[in-house]
Amino acid sequence: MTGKVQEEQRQRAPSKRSLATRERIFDAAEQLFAERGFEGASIRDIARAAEVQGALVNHHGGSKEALFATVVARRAEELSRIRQEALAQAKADGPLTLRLVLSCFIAPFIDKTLNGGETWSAYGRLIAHVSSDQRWQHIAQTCFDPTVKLFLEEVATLLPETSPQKISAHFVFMVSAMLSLCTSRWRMNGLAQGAAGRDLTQDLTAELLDFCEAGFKS
Amino acid sequence: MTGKVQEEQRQRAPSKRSLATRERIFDAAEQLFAERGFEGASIRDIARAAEVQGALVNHHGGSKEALFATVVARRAEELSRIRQEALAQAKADGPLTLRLVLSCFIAPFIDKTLNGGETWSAYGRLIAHVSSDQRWQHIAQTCFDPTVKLFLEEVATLLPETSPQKISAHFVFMVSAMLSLCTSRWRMNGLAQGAAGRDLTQDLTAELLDFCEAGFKS
DNA sequence: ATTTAGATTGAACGACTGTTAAAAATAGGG
DNA sequence: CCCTATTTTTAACAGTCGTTCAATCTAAAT
Repeated sequence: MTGKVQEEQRQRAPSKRSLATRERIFDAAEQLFAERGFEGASIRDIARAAEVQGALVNHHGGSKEALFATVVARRAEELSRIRQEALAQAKADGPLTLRLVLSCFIAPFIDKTLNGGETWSAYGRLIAHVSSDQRWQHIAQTCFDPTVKLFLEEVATLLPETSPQKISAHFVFMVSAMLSLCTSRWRMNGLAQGAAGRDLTQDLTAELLDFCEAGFKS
Repeated sequence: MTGKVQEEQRQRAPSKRSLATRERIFDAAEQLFAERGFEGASIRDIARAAEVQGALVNHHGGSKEALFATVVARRAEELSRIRQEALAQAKADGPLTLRLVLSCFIAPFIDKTLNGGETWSAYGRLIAHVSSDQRWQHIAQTCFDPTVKLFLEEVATLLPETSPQKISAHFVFMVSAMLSLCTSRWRMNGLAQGAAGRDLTQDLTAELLDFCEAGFKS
């Protein structure tokens, strides 16, 4: 709520150690916020996981709400950059297709959250919280909506007959389905268990793209 | 975790007043769990909303976890019944189509959560928590998976070429998109705002059905 | 090497947490 | 109406919560 009105000037560069500690705290916060939600993860839990004293979490992250927002924003910039670069590359390579546009949005996210290490995996579940809780609306708006709107415009160009409302709704459907790969894999496995057949965790990206491309074209 | 091994026999019927209080407590718990999640809603918050003393919440609901499970299960039975009746009716009316099967699953939920009063609206968001948090896996399994598996079988019959794994994944995509209508309408509106066009909150059910039917057929 | 900004610790604050026990009020069954 | 099972209140328990403050330690800048 209360962003720093005026960033106080530092008189010294932060030490390597303090920067490492800072990242350790943010990693721990990311993990615990993702697993247990905002109120489910306590500052002391986070401090314990980061192997620091509780007060240090407030020192580096400010209030708990500010810490949450910082942790979400930390990787959002990289994610947005990758997505926009993929879109620019696709545009440069040739005429856009709907599937290509959707892929530029989905593939970077899935690649990171499913194959990008434990912290990115936690980040995926963290974003799911932001996406389904109106209390974090301002975070979603600042961190993700600018990039989303870029993709919405591309989709609108490719589907000129479809109203913006419909496209927005379909896009939220797609984001929800995408995030379900981070939050609800246990559900998929539980529902499919006992049924013979190969595991398709490998091509879940293609699966999701098939589903959403067809959905948008409906 | 610890279900009552042996339901102690009552020696008197519960009074009308106590039953009403019980429902008021469950309604308040439903509302607050939906809004703030499990740890975000305190027993005292719930008691205040239900206009009772805190200890009474434990008296009627048991532990906080048991209360949560009870509140989820309370409407799950009715929802499952409506869904299964709709499916049976559709089967009786004529040959099933994919869209018809999906509609029997989606339409009852949307009708209730979007037009079924404030408590059902909260229930939709509550289920979204259960669906995205592995900690509530046992609740999802007991309350919803039996009915889901019934629908999965119908879909598998209509799509004999598609593997059970794929169908399960698509079904989870669909459920996620469905729940996004309870949790993320603010996101849809925010992304569509500024764009001209009629509001389509009326036919969101049809919108969702179009999207998912096409997705399943991909 | 010295200075001192910044990082880290340890302890404490008041408020709130879930839960329990006993007392008091209510109302079903006779 | 009477008895008492059940509901409801009141009070308290032992912890945990987010946050703050002063003291101590570390290391950047000179």
